[in-house]
Amino acid sequence: MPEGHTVHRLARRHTKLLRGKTVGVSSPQGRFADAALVDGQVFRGAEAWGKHLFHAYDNGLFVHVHLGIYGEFHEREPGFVPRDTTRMRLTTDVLTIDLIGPTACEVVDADGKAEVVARVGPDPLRRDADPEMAWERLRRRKGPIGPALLDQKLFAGVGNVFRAEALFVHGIHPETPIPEITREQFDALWSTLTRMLHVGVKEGRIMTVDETEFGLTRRHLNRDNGRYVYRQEACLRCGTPVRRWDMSGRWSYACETCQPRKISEH
DNA sequence: ATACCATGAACAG
DNA sequence: TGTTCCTGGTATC
Repeated sequence: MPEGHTVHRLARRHTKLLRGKTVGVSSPQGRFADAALVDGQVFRGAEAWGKHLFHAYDNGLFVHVHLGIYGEFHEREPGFVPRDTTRMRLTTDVLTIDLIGPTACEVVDADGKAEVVARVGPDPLRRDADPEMAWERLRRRKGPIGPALLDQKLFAGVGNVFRAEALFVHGIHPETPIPEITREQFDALWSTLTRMLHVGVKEGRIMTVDETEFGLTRRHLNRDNGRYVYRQEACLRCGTPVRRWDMSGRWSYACETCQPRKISEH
């Protein structure tokens, strides 16, 4: 399930498996006819920008993939019969990788890649990320902070889970108007998102809860109890029922005890 | 067999 | 703001 950490893991994995190898690229489903443009080329490496993945080939072309909500890569045994939904298949002598259900799977040249990269903003997982750009863009945005955290021009790679959990960690209500967000709160959010994304890359799953807060060990945290508010019935910290509501077409989650709408006047 | 749901985003108006 | 697309697992009839 893809937020930015998943895509960065894939970039790392695909580079490890395929770099320097001649790769067969095909589209069993038939909806990626441009596969022929890179079929049989040497794989140069993979790179992630937020939720966007690029496969670089020796002829200067790239395959740009965006997984959307449903997209997945599967490593298969050689000879595995592809599902009829397999958009792209990569094959070497010893390896088969299938791509299912992406929002985007297209061949681009260097200019096309640059266009995509220009559409996304700073990615906390990248060393070259510039949080000042995110801060400036946030200042110019109107509306509440919640939807801003899903804006890929501000926080590339952040999705709904990281949004809900990071806002919780800093006690910020998702409906807080952007002008009320202080520089200190922005810095804290950026820092926390960066940490959560890195943990996600390392662990291969989203882990947002500080287990020491509850005297738990990491293995006690699972899908059901391992989040503060995202898809929780009750707040993991205080037990208040979690409020879930639609914000600009996406579910938003908050504990309105731990994330009060207004900071109390000391 | 059908409905619903999900860690996303482009596009129309 | 609403609509559409992408897929597959689970729930429901």
